[in-house]
Amino acid sequence: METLIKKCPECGGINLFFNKEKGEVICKDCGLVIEEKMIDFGQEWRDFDEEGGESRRRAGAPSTFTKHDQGLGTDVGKVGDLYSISDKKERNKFFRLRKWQYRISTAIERNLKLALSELKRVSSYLKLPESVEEEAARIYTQAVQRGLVRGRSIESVVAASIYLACRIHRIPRRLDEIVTEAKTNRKQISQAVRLILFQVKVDVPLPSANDLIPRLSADLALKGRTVKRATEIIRTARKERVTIGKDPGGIAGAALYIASILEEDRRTQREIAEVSRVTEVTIRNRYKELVRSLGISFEPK
DNA sequence: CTTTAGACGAAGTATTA
DNA sequence: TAATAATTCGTCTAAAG
Repeated sequence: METLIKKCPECGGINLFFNKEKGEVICKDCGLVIEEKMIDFGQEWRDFDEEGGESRRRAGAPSTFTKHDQGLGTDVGKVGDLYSISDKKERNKFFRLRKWQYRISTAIERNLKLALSELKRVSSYLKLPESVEEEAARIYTQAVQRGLVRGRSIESVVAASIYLACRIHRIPRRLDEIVTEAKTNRKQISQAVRLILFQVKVDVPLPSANDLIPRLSADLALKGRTVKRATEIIRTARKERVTIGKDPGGIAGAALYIASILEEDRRTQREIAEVSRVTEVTIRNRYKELVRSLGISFEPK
């Protein structure tokens, strides 16, 4: 699915991944898109602002998420069809319905236009790959259609959409990183995250320690074997169910610590704690826990 | 002097009543 | 809203290297 290619021109990281589905080469360390749009299966979000009128409906939610009664593209009959209805009252009723639908959908589109420019702004600051930006736009659209933005700031829902999109695409971005770019506070954003998680779609993978490994190990300049070892440790740890409810950063850091000792590529707890954004204490607790529950022996010192 | 281990309470979070 | 349970953090002490 994902294959290693070369070096990142931006940060020099070696963790480049080719995402066939999106046709992109992404640096997992800094999130930079090196090559993009080799193939494009995505929805046409990019030209949203330039396009007008009916043609926008092309950019509706992908069919997998679309419910026939909730999409923007739902019409109350065509104008031509209405004239074939003989009853005058019935006909007027349909016209009224069309009118309402027009009002609702233009309101949504106005909101969307505003939101998407904010989305573009934030995601470019964060150097997020386009696939994530598109995902965020999809999520936001769903949120608007379900009226989740009412009573909330557009910015907070946009930020939440971006955060969730990052998680879906397994690109490690902490909520704080998004908070610094967004124009709202953390509380509002996490509220919106919860709301979307609950109301909109649910296919958001839990944050996994494995996703952090590339970024962290690049910062630590670890050997390939060490990285691989750490990945294996996390895999078995997850199988043993000892990772649930724990900070992924702590798990990832602990796995890297163990791996670095096992592969004679040693780093101190302090070094690892720094890049993992957890404290040495947490690294210690997690790694003790892992050693115990996975039965890892510590001969080579 | 540096790294690691472990204990304690404080602080923020999620769940429940 | 308040109480609870689990988790991480900061700090301190101590041992090992």
